[in-house]
Amino acid sequence: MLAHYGPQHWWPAETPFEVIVGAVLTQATAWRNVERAINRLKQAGLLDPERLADIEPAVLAGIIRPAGYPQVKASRLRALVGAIRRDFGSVEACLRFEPARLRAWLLSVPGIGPETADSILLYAAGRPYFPVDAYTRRLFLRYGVLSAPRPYEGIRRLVEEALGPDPAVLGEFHALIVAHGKAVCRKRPRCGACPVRAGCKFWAEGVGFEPTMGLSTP
DNA sequence: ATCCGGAAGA
DNA sequence: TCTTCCGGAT
Repeated sequence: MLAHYGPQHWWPAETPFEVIVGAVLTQATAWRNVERAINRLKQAGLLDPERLADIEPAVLAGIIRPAGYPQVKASRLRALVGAIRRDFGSVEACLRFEPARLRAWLLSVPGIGPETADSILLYAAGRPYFPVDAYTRRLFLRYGVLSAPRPYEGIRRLVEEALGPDPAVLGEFHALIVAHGKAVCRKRPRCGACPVRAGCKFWAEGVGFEPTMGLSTP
């Protein structure tokens, strides 16, 4: 995948705080829409923990609208920055916290689930945690890494044990899976364009036929 | 017109 | 386990 897609230079953010905001905004959302929302926050000068903590939730919702679920994400963002300030005083102090305990702390914040927590740990704190998303599950199931669905933690540890604890490696792999999942290994796979089909169980079984398994061709 | 996707709550 | 929250992609 690396050979085909090239380095992804993730996470595309200028500051750790921007990573944190992006991690929340990207929940159930394509990254390109998150970019719009982040840019709007920048324009408004709100990409700052202090300002974000003060802003009216309804106003915040209006600004981040392009990322979807504006009401939900506005309150999640505020809950997170509020909790960071309350428990650590600053984003920097938060991210320096011992990784395993930081993970547990993140999961205790309302609106932060395992994938969001691991994205923050990996891309903002530089800790060796692998975020397991929908693309990862789908790819692993099809490719044959997994023969049946497994719980989040199991998949995360599988990857962390296979790739080792280098955050750069874990981060690159996750980014490549996203690129691959969006472009090729979609819900309806484009196996004809797949750079890794040679090793893929789904393709080998002949299920991965190109055009369609029914009607309608794009 | 349908599909897509994290987290929470029922 | 199913539904809700949403805008944007297809």
